[in-house]
Amino acid sequence: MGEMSIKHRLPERTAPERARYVPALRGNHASSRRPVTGRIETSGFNLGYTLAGGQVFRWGRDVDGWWKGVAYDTVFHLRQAGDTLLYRAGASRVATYLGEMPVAVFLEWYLRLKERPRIRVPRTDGYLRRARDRLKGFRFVRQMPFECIISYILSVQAHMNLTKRRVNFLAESWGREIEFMGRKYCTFPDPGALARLKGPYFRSNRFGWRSERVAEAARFVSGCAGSDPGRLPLDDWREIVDALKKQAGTGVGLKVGKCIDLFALERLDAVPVDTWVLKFAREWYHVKGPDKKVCEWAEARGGKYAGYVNEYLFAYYRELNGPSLDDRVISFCASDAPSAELPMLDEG
DNA sequence: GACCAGGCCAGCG
DNA sequence: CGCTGGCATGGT
Repeated sequence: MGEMSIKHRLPERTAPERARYVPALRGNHASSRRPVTGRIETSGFNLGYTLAGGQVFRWGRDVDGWWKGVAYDTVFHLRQAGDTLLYRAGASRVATYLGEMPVAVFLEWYLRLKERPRIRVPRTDGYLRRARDRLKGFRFVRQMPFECIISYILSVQAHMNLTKRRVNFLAESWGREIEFMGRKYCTFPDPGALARLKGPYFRSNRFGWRSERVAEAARFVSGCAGSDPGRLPLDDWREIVDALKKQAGTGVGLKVGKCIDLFALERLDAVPVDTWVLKFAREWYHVKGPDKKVCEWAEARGGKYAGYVNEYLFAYYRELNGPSLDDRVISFCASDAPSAELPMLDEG
């Protein structure tokens, strides 16, 4: 079994290109100290649904029951026991595009713990009612804009698992190492770091035809974002992404653009239309046509929380018709056990 | 060994 | 505009 998983890993980074880039230290210098631990009381929140929903690529469920991941250059271990969210963090403060926050405040913001997405469910729509009830407690995570941009460009026509591997490959190759509880993690690289890489680099690492697009997008964003992209305000990110959408060749079309809007730019009315959305739109609602038309239909119908409406239906349809998502992250979780056999949440 | 995957894009009508 | 194929790679 061990040899099997090795075979499926991406090749190691090529040494010469690595040597040219030395990541600048930013933010959390305190991360080498002991973990910052605590607990947060929540209500109506479900950590498992939130982190396994398929939005994020750098979180995984480990055999010890903890969700482990890196967000905003900080390592987190999270688990939910009833309505209590337990955390261990690599720093006491976390830098975001809104400024620095104490870790508990950050988690409340990142996971939208206080958000109550109230969607309108037509009395006649049994699918939506069941879908919403099925995913109670799910929240969209506030992803780091640049990480989100690159991740979703890489996600095009690729399974989640492969996308996770590619995203983590970039982090391990070009991010900054963080040690946390005896284990190495990596931050997601800055635009400047990826902007130095060209198409052939990604080609040689088997990114396929996403290669030129990632390179082009990173170069474009790096050119806009300036010297301190970590603190660029949200409005600037919105401008950058809107410009990116108009720039052909960056891999940001309708679907990827909507993913970034929804997952990183606070546009909860955005609906990414993928193959699954096309299917349930056709089968359940008799809406056909090109992606653009289905997107307009879904956004008009869902209103300001159209993104949540879509996510509920997406998850429900996939649960009925598609393969289940693997919620591990290979690089964080050593076990080769199928994720279905990993311990789930500590309820009660 | 087909066939498809959380699309995008250039090249056509 | 809207439609179609080609695109690299890995999984089933």
